[in-house]
Amino acid sequence: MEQKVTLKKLAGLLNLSISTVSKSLNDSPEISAQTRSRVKQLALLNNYIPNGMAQSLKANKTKTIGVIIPNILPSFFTKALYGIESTAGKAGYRIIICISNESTQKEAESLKTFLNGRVDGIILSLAKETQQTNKLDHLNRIIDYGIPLVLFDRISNELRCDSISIDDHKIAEKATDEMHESGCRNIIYLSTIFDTSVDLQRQNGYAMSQAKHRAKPFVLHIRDDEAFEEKLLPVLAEKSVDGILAADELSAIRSMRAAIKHGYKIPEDLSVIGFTNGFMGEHFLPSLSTVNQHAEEQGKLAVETLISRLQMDNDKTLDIKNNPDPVQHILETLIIHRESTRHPLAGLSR
Amino acid sequence: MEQKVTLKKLAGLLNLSISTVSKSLNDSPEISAQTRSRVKQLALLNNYIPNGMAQSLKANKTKTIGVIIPNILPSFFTKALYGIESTAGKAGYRIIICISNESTQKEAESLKTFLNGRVDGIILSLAKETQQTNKLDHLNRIIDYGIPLVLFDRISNELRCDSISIDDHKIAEKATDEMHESGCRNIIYLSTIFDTSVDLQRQNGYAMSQAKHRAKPFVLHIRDDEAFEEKLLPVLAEKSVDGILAADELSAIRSMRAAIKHGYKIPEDLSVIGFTNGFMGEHFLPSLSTVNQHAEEQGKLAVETLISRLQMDNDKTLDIKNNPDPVQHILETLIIHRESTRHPLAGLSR
DNA sequence: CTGAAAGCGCTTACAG
DNA sequence: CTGAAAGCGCTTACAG
Repeated sequence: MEQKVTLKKLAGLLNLSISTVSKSLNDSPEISAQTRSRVKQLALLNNYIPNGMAQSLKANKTKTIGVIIPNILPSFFTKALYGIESTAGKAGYRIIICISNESTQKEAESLKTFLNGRVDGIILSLAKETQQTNKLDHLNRIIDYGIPLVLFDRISNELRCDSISIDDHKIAEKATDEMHESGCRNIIYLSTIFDTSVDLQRQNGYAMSQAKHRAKPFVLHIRDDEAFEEKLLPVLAEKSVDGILAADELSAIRSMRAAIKHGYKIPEDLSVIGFTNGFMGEHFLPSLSTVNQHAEEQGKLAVETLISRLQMDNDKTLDIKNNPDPVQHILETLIIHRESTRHPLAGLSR
Repeated sequence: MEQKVTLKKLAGLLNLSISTVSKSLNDSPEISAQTRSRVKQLALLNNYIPNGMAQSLKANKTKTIGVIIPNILPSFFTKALYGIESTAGKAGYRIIICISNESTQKEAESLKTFLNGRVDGIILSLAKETQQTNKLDHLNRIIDYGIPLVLFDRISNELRCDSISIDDHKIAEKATDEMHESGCRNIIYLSTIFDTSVDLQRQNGYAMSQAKHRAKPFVLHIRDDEAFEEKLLPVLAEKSVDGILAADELSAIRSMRAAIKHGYKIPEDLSVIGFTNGFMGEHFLPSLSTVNQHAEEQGKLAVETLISRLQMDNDKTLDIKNNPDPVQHILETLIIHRESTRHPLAGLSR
């Protein structure tokens, strides 16, 4: 490990002042073209790399975004993260990621470490616990503190900040409508992520469609620690279920798996629609009809929204108060029709 | 957004010097207990949060780890990332992540941004292109520069740094052996990640087992841009294939899907063993027998290895040269027997 | 026990 | 066109 090369060292080598070297490297017109190129050449030769910490300290910005997601394993979040990383990268931002594991405390801790000036802004999807308890103090603190915050997917209207989401209510209603129209009579709503905002929206959309079709809604919640099949199968039998709207990809797949193992034919006996468009649903047999949650797109938009907010902050350094109001981006979304439903109404299948 | 509170501001409020405030906050025994508590109280009251940038600049360490993975979507990397994040978090480290998208150039660029002093060390799994071309300059530069580097899964023996992996050769041989022992006669090796180190090892292990059983090896490579089924099905027919060792989870699943759709019974007509232990294989019908790649564990070990290396660097500030030699961690691994193979030899099934 | 000073590596008004 | 100086927010020898 050689001694790190700094401006000071270059200056010594060149018999110039640190200021001149710095300005040259930053292509300041103050400095003669000749000096500039002399400096740059030596810098290159010595593999000079500016110290980002020092630059950030001076500029009071870090060009990094803090990202907090509740869980990295579901493909929705994996894909969202991918969208975030690539969009941020292209804009010259790095991302620091924390996983809250659905815990408010971990969420608050991560947020706290972001307060020390290592990030310019924050992108977050709320932990399940946070949505259940609606404890938002730690988030309001961030907002008060003045660090731009963008929520995605699991959002809260009580927080005064930008947000990105899909219209879960509407698309769930549409998905349920479609199952009705394809002949399903007994459609249930199945969720393992209950008490999240998205779950509630989807459930309401489902209920709306059920009402419209004069069908009683039936909601089945299965906790992670419960035996999935043992909970699901009796319901399928007792309710003569012929349609399932599943709030997440994994439970859609597990439903199909359980049903098929017990003699159901999909989609003849049972239609299934899930959420998220991941590999698992795409490659299952039968492949899963699913709501496209636009994971990557949500991530991308979250970054763009955040960055434009950061630029606003730059412009009007002082009169903070007239920052434009928070924007709520709601993405249009579609159902991807595959093999787990009958009569695809739209053309798309695979 | 209120004015940020700094040591200077606290000092002003308390009528003390900045030094004293700093020392108090750091619980220096130099300072009287009374002053210390007075300072801390006020700091708390004012929500003082030390500026991490300034601290890092001073200490010349950032408590953050740079992570580069080739692709975030395969569950192996998702899980590895999870292991990295949680282990790092517990040890008080943050992680900055970059995705190389299997490209050497992107890998090199990301590495370069890590050189600016924002990370203390780096964890990386090599891009496919990097392994294909064996261009390692950008990595050697990091090593020369003195930033600790730990490779995992896709590693290279030509790089003088710590590494974490499983014994791909041995476990692939074992998986093939098991298929032979369960009665398979025509086992092929299928890969979509060819030219990676892990692929080569697995292929060699497979070939070894084939030789042992006096069977001709047959290797099928399918590129991402090729039609999977069209490439696979003729081979299955022509070679009377009754066993597939698939180098990754997705191609194992796609094989099963294609085979089942075309009338094969699994595992009666065709046994399949994959790599990685992800949701997709676990929940497919039939569930996939698979090599446990210990993704999370690899991530965890990578962090631990890196951190212990960082601590060494701390201790002997100067005599760098006698840093202990790189360590190669090779994790013991097992095959998880599920429904896609016959006669599970070990007990485990689900 | 407290404080003045130097310094981490930069940038940028301000002089000359 | 070049440089001395101040400052970003901290920590830590060193004086007193």
